[in-house]
This record gives sequence, structure tokens and C-alpha cells, in this order.
Amino acid sequence: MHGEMSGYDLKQYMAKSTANFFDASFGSIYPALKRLEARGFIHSREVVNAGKYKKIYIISENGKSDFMNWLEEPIKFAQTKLDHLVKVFFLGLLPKEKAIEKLQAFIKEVKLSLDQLRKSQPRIKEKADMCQFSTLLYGISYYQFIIDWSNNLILEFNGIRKRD
Amino acid sequence: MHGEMSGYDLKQYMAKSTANFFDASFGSIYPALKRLEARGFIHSREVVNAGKYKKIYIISENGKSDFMNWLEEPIKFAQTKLDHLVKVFFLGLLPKEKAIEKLQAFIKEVKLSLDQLRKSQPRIKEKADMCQFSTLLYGISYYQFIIDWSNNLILEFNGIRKRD
DNA sequence: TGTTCCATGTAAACTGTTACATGATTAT
DNA sequence: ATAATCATGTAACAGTTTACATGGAACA
Repeated sequence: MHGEMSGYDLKQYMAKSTANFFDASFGSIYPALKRLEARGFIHSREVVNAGKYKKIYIISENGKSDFMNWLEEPIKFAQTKLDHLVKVFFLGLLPKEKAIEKLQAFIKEVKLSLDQLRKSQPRIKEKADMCQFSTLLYGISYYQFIIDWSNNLILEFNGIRKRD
Repeated sequence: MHGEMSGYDLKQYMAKSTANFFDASFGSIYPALKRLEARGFIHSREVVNAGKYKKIYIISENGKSDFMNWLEEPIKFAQTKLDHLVKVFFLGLLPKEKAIEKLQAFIKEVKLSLDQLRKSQPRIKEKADMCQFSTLLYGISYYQFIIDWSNNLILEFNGIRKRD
């Protein structure tokens, strides 16, 4: 829907715009493109530019209408598997000091992701529309929330209770 | 780690305590228990109580140490696929009124989940330890965040800009 | 000359869901 | 009687990741 692209282009496009909530590996992109073409949702043409081979896909009318049908369906709210919570759920089985260490290391990791997202903010703001940009803001606020929540859990480990 | 259970028990246990970030279907639980037993991480015994057949699993010493090894590993922060954001990313392709409708319906759905989580709060607070309870608080705050973010996007659709 | 990037693709292994199949007990 | 719940399990299907395989172009 955002123009013709090769599988490689798509991967890069995702890395730049949707990586914080959706990323796909080449091993899933290329077979997916094949399936989509077999079903007539996209067409491909092969291009050789400066000796470089590229297979460029473009969405068909059929594909567009199918996509719009999907878009018209309700936005489903699916509780996704959150691996970090799976581990935190059992964190009480570790000695307090170790649990706090784990949480601190986790916070560091999330902060790195947050920094990266923040850095990409100006670039995205230029190119993206309101909805696309809002998915980036979601990521930034969400990561900040995770950091706050983790810090809070550390405080509780140290016996500091916060008001409701 | 939380006592001996059958596959069915496990499913119910998850429904009551972890469903907001982790839920598994019977089609994944029963094969998983078989695999775990084949690898020696758990043992089973078959029980008939009041005519009811049950296969109860208990974790082995081997399983416990393996679990603790997993627990000692860093809490990984994996960006998960967020299906609702995938759709919002393309929401600009819908006419404004329709996009707002979608968001409003989405908010309603999230509110339902939030209510359910809130209702379970007192019950969980009794039974769960601090870490387990914190995963519930995570869910509650996270859902509230999603609602706020969605409302915000609706405001932006209506041309109302909020300060940074 | 070697490394990095561009570019496409396949195969094996794994995971998970949905739907189906079975059968007993319990409540209405 | 029959519907719901308890309880275990399998089969088909779909999709994903990781690793591998290939080859050209650009760069240092």
C-alpha cells in the first residue's frame, strides 16, 4: 500500500518504521511474498539495475481490496505473550538481591531501546502520517512505562510502599 | 514450581493468574507436558478420584534446577508483535470518521479487559506474592495507557494538538 | 584481496492454534 | 434427558526463526 518494493526493501522499511511492534525475518518475508503472489494479491517484475537483480512486487487491485477489507475489520485487542512478565512472575523464587539485579539489567536494556526509538523520532515525524507517527509515540511511552514499573518493583523489593 | 498439577489444572491456573500476558491452549499444554516428561523435567502419576481420571505432574529435581537456570538468565526485552498497532499504522488509509469509529470500538474492548483485570485484583492480591501481583498491576496500567493513547489519537484526528 | 552490503531464496526445526475425538461426571 | 463441565489427547495446518546457500557490487 506504500508503493512497490522488493522483499529486501520491505525488510528495511520495517526496520525504519515498524520494528518496535512488528518485524519479520527474510525467512518469513520471501515465502510470504510468494504466497501472496500465488493468491493474486500482488504481482512481481524482475529488474536488473546496474547489474543488480531485484524482484519488485506491487499490490494488485485484488490485493488492495482485500487489504481494505482487513483494515475495515475491528482492531482486535489480543493479549500477547510478554516474555519479560513470564520471568518476573517467578522472580520471587530468587533471593532479593539477585532479583533486583535482574530488574536493573532489564531496565538498562529497555532504556537502550527507548533511546533508539527517541533518536528515530525526528526522522519518522517528517515522513510518517499521524497514525504511523502515533505507533512510534506508543513505543516511546510504553517503554517509559516499563521502566517506571520495573523501578517501582525494585522499590517494593526494598520495602518501600507507594500510595495507591 | 507452584505445586503438582494436571494439564487441566495448569490451564485454569493460568486463566486465573497469568492470562493477561500468557495463556496456552490445551493443544499446546498437553504436548508440552509430554515433552517435558520425556526429557525428565517432570514426572506424572495417574489418579482416579471419585471416578475421575487425572494425570498429575510434578517437577523433578532436574526440572527444578533447569528452571532456576532459566530464571537466572537475564530478563530479555523482546519487542513483541502488537497486532493492534499493525492496524493503526495503516489507519490513515481510512476516512477520518471511520478511523475514529475503529478506535472507539477498540477502546471499548480494552476497557472490558481492564474491568476484568480490576475485578480480579483483590483475589490475586490475597494469593499472589509481590512479583506475581506486580504482573497484574502491569496489565492494569498498560491497558489504561492503551486507552489514553487511543483517546489521544482520536483527539489528533479531530485536529486537537496536545502540548509535548 | 577481503569484507561489507545488496539481494534472493530454501530447509529443518520448532511452536502454536483450531478443530476434532473421546468419555466421564454433575447439574438442571 | 441433556447440557455443561471435567479431563485428556491427536491431527491438520500455518507460520516463524535460524541457519545455510548463493552470487554480485562496492569499498578500503
